[in-house]
Amino acid sequence: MPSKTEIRRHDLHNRLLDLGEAVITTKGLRALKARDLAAQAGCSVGAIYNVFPDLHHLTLAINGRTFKRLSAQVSGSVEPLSAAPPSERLVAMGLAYLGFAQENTAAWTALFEIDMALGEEIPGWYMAALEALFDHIRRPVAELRPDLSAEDVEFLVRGLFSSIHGIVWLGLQKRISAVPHKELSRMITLILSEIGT
Amino acid sequence: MPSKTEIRRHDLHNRLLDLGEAVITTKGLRALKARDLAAQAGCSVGAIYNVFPDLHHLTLAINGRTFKRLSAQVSGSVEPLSAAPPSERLVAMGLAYLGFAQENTAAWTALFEIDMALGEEIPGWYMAALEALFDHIRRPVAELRPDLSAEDVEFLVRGLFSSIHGIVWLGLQKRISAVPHKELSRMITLILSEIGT
DNA sequence: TCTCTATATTGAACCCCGTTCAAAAGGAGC
DNA sequence: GCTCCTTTTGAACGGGGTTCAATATAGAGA
Repeated sequence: MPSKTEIRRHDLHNRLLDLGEAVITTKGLRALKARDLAAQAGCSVGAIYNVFPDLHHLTLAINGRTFKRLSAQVSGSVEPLSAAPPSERLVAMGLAYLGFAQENTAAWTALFEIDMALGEEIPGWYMAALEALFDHIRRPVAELRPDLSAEDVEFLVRGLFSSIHGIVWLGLQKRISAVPHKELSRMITLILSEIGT
Repeated sequence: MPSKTEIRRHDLHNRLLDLGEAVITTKGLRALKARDLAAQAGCSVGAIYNVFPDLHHLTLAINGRTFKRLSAQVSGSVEPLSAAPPSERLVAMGLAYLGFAQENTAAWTALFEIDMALGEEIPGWYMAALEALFDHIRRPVAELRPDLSAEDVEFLVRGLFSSIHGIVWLGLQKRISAVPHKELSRMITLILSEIGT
């Protein structure tokens, strides 16, 4: 049976997650400020530190939510195509990743901008979330390239994910000047079409 | 004829560039502090702002130097191979990029970590430096894929650069756990070998 | 060489931010 | 209601980029 204190802490935990997620989703990681958060949540600055060890862990938790949404969207795009040829499924995965990143640029950017060096402990679910994405690449690649060793399939899978990620990342960065969706999807399609043809 | 003031400013400009470059090269972008820099350069904090509008512009100038070194290293690796088959030159370019990034991780990371959104003005040479790298990809790709339209060659070129970049970036990030050189070069080789075969 | 004034340099101070911790408030058992 | 222990609070700390009134200096003219 939860005590009053436990309920209050639990409520605040969720409130901070929701408010923080809204900030990161709309304004990006660097817009998340302890004082703003406290003001919005109607609590003191110190209260944040009763519920999370620091802002880093709050952003980690928010990134967890973002990863869930990303996984769901990619799975939702790829799974209906289970009967389609592998090359088509591969391209679908890449375009789904691009789509999520474009529709959720700030939150998606936060997934990779967060400074893991500071936190030291890389949460296991971070890697697990990436692995789940790899699965959507591994299956079509294994079908397309039966000639490759299991090890090389793995390298190709990770290389392809990194390729898709790199195209999207550089394409969405303001610093390199944003690239239109049509061009990015063409790049992804071209690269992924080279596999096993 | 330069006045005493001009000479002093010019000297300080170079000294700050050298000291800043040393910091970014060894400790990374986030280790660059105005007060430390002033102490090392033997000047006041304010003096930095007589020579650069802000630290952002100092890091831009340092990134300029890094880009020069990167270009030189990639060109130096690819140009001796001008007689080699295009696929070999393509792989050589990718591995040269990986090599530079691994030997100069902190400085190379700073090229892409710098916040362009804040500075607004993306220097023209930033894009030009990337274009120079694209050239080393464009030539072999054009030879390997004469079937593609000029436009698609361009998309494939940019896509391939982004792919190489993505593999190196994710591979060198501590956040995703660093990947050994051998594995990264295998990924790059596998991806680039898919082109035009 | 010695003013004198315009220009350049300085660094304490300002503001922002994450985080802390002594003090105040709140909860639970009697 | 009283006591004791736990939780919450928010002013204060430390660190960082940037500013600007005060100080120092350069260079021209006497």
